[in-house]
Amino acid sequence: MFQLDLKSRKSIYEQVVDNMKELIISGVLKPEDKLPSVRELSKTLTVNPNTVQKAYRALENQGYLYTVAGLGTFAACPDTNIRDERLINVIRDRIRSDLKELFYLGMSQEEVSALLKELLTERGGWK
Amino acid sequence: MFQLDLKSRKSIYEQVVDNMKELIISGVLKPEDKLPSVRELSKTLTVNPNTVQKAYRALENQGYLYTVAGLGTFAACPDTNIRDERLINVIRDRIRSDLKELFYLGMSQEEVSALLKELLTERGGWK
Amino acid sequence: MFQLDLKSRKSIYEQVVDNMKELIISGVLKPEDKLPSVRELSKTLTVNPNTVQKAYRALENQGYLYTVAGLGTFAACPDTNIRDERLINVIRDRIRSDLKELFYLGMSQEEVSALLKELLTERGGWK
Amino acid sequence: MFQLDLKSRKSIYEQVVDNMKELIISGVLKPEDKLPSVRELSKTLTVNPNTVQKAYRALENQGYLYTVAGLGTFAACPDTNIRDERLINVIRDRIRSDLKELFYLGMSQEEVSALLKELLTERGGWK
DNA sequence: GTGGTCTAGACCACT
DNA sequence: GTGGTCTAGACCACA
Repeated sequence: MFQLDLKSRKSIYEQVVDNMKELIISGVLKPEDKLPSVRELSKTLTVNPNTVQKAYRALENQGYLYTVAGLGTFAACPDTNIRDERLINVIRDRIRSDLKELFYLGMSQEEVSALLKELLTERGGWK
Repeated sequence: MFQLDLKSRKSIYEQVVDNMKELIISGVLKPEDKLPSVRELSKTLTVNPNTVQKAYRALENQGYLYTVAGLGTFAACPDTNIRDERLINVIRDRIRSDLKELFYLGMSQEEVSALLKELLTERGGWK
Repeated sequence: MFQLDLKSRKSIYEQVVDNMKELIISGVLKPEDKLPSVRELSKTLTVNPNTVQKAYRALENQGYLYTVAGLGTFAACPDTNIRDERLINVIRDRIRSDLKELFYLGMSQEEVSALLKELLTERGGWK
Repeated sequence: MFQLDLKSRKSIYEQVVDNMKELIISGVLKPEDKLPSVRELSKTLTVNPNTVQKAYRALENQGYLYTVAGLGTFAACPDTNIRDERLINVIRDRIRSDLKELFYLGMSQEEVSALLKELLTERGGWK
C-alpha cells in the first residue's frame, strides 16, 4: 500500500496519516472503498496497532474517512456542496508561501509559471 | 515583528523559524539586514533565549541567515547562481500535493487555475 | 566508548561530535548500529543530556547518523553513490595545509612521502 | 595581505592566526621578514587592534614569529634541528583521520593515493 | 554588547 | 524506554 520511512523526521503516526490521506485525495482509494483494518495495516507495516488506530482517528476527525463499528473503515466522499473555505484558505496561504520561496531561490516569474502549468496538466493522471 | 501562537501544535522554535524565514523570503528583511539579537527577540516574544538561538541556528544551517559572533545575526543573500534543485523539488511536491487537495475539496480545474494566477499576479507586492 | 578531555579547549559537545564521528567513519560503528541513547551516553560521560543531544543533532545534520524518535539513534550508511565533492575538497585543503606544515617543521619530501605511504598501508586495519 | 571572511564561523582572531600562519608556513613570509605592525594590520583589516595583538601573541607562543620590542614582529625561522615530534604526531593523526573520512565518503584506495600524490607534486609551488 | 556553551530539571509525544 | 522541547540561569570568548 505504501512504505514507511523510519529514518524520516516525521513520526510514524504522521506518516500513516499523510500517506493514507494522499491515497484518498488522489483517488487511489475511491469514496466508499474499504480501508485495511487497523490490525491488518499494523501487521503490514509492522508497527504498533495503537499507532494506526490513532492515525485513523485523526483522519476521521478531518473528514477523510469514516468508521462503521463491526464493518470496518471506509474512504469518505467529499461533500462537494460544502466546500471547506477555511481549509482552502489555509492551502492557498501555503502555496503562496511556497511560491515566494521559489522566487527567493532564484526562479523567474516565467519559470514558476511554467512549473505551475506543468503541475496542472499532470492532473489528467490523478483523476 | 511577529506573533507566536502558544496554542499552536507547532513548537515555539519552529514558529520562530517559519516566521523569520517568511520575513527573509518575502524581502521584509533584505540581504545583510541585521536581525534582532537572540536576547532582544527572546524578550520581545517572552521566550527563553535558548529557544530563539535554536531557531537561528536552524535557519543558519538552511542558509537563510549568517552569524558573526559579537556582532549579531544577518539575513543572508541567496546565492542565485547555485539554485538548490533538491529544495525546489521538495517545494514542487508540496505544491502538487496541495493542488490535489484543492481538487478533492471540490474545486474545478478552472477555479484552481484562477487561484494560481491570482497568487502569481500578487507578486508585484512582494518584490 | 571514549573519553572526554575537560581541559581541552574544544567544547564538550564538539568532542562528542568528533569522537562519535571517528567511531562511525572508522567502522567501529557499522551502518544501522544503534548508538548509545542520549541519556545513557550523558550518564557515561557525566555531562548534561542536552549536550549529548546537541552533538547527535549536529551529526545528524552532517549525515553521519539518523534518529528514530522512540527507538533510538543509529549510524547512517554513507551513500556511496552521492559523493560529497564539496566536503572532499574541504578535506583536500586540510591535508594540503597539514603537508605544508610538515615541511615547515623540517621534514623532507621523502619523509613526508614515507609517512603518507605508512598511513595508507595502515588501511587494512580500518576496513 | 589576506582577506577576512566575516560570515565564517571562525572568530576573527582565529582567522588572523590561521592566515598569518599559512603565510609563514608556505614561505610567503620568509624567516626574519618583518610582519605588519599590530596597528597597521588592524587598520588594513578594519578590526580592533586588540584582536590582532591577541593573534600575534598566540603565534608567538606557537613559535611562528617573534617580537622585538621597539622594532617590530618577525617571522621565526623553524629550528630544523629540533623537530617538534609531538606536533608532527598531532598532524599525522589529523591526516589519518582525514584519510579515513575520504574512504568513508566513497573514495577508493587508488583515488586517495592519487590525491595524495597530486598534493605532494604540488610542492614545487610552495617551496 | 554579541553569540556559544553548559547545567539541572521539567514535560510531552511516540514506540 | 526513546528523542524533542522548553525554562531559568550561569559562565565564557569575542568585538
